[in-house]
Amino acid sequence: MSKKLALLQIAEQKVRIGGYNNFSFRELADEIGIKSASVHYHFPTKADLGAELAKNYTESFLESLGDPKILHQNAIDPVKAYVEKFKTALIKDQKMCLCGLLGAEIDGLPDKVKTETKRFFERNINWLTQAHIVNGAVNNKEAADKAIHTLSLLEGALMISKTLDDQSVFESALSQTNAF
Amino acid sequence: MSKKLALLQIAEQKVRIGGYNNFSFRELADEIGIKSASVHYHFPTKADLGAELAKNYTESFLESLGDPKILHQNAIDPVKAYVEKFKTALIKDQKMCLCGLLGAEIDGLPDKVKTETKRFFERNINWLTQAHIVNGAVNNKEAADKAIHTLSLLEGALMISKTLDDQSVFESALSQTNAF
DNA sequence: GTCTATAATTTGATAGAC
DNA sequence: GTCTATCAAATTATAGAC
Repeated sequence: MSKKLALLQIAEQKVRIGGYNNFSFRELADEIGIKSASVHYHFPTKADLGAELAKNYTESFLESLGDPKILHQNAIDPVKAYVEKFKTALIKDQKMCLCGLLGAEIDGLPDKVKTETKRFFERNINWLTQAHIVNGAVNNKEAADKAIHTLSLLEGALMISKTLDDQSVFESALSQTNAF
Repeated sequence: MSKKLALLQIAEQKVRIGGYNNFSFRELADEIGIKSASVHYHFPTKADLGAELAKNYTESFLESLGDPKILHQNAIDPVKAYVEKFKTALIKDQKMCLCGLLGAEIDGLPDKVKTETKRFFERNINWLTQAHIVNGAVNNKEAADKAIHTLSLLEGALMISKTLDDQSVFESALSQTNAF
């Protein structure tokens, strides 16, 4: 694995714990055995690193899900598959959604990072809209509303479940929706 | 207003923008015209200030709502009243819920702040459970589940709506729930 | 790609005077 | 309650050698 990728992976863990300010170039450098000045070779500024982090997270997140239409053709409920990704964050990773955390502190972020964080939500709402369409939403407006509902509920439930350190909170939140 | 209170109010604004790391004692001191050393007289450490911030926020939030039973007796839907508080954060304050942001970065917070942040969610879930009971939930378990659902949806919708800088996102998220 | 060296700034915190 | 003075540490970033 390239050192650049290693730096991004360590940064992701730290940001998913405490936000954009929860990592420094020196910490990242120490963990892979280089000097902080060398990190600047890979990422000119911290904002560049943050933006690339959010962009990679978004792409890897959506790529691992695949196309909602294809999932549906393979008899997989795409919305349920999406919910499972958040359960993984809660139970296996025991971490927030990277962009859920960055979104919460959006007005405190450098512009580059802000832009990529917004893009995460635009692209995820789009994905979930397609998912609700193949799941039989009565029209595109309802599908889009259901997409926003689904994503809001998942981000909120993940945050509260993690905060209270209680996985059943996540289940309770989802038990009361009829959107999926 | 006491200087201590003024410090807390300025800190609240900053934390609601960028999280716990988004304020320093010097910044707070500058804004009310004292020196950073004097801030330590009111709050020995930054964690003390953060904990008091979260505690005050919780108490003032719930106090401004009142008792769900009393609201119901006065023909006010307590859940709808609760939703309005989040709309105020989104539209008037244009800020995140303080504890929504602190909850997202819970594992990066000092213990004192963590404890008070958890308490916000415990007390708000309790309040909303009472609200769903007076609104006719079939039993206490359903009321508690609806409470968690309501709070998750509101925190998530607030975060995404703010991130995308689009109030209609908040409305869309809420349009797809049958819990209130 | 990585290093040394260094700069400029910020940060949380303390000691002790007033 | 607030100040001056001070500290040790951390942070982002750059210049220039290897």
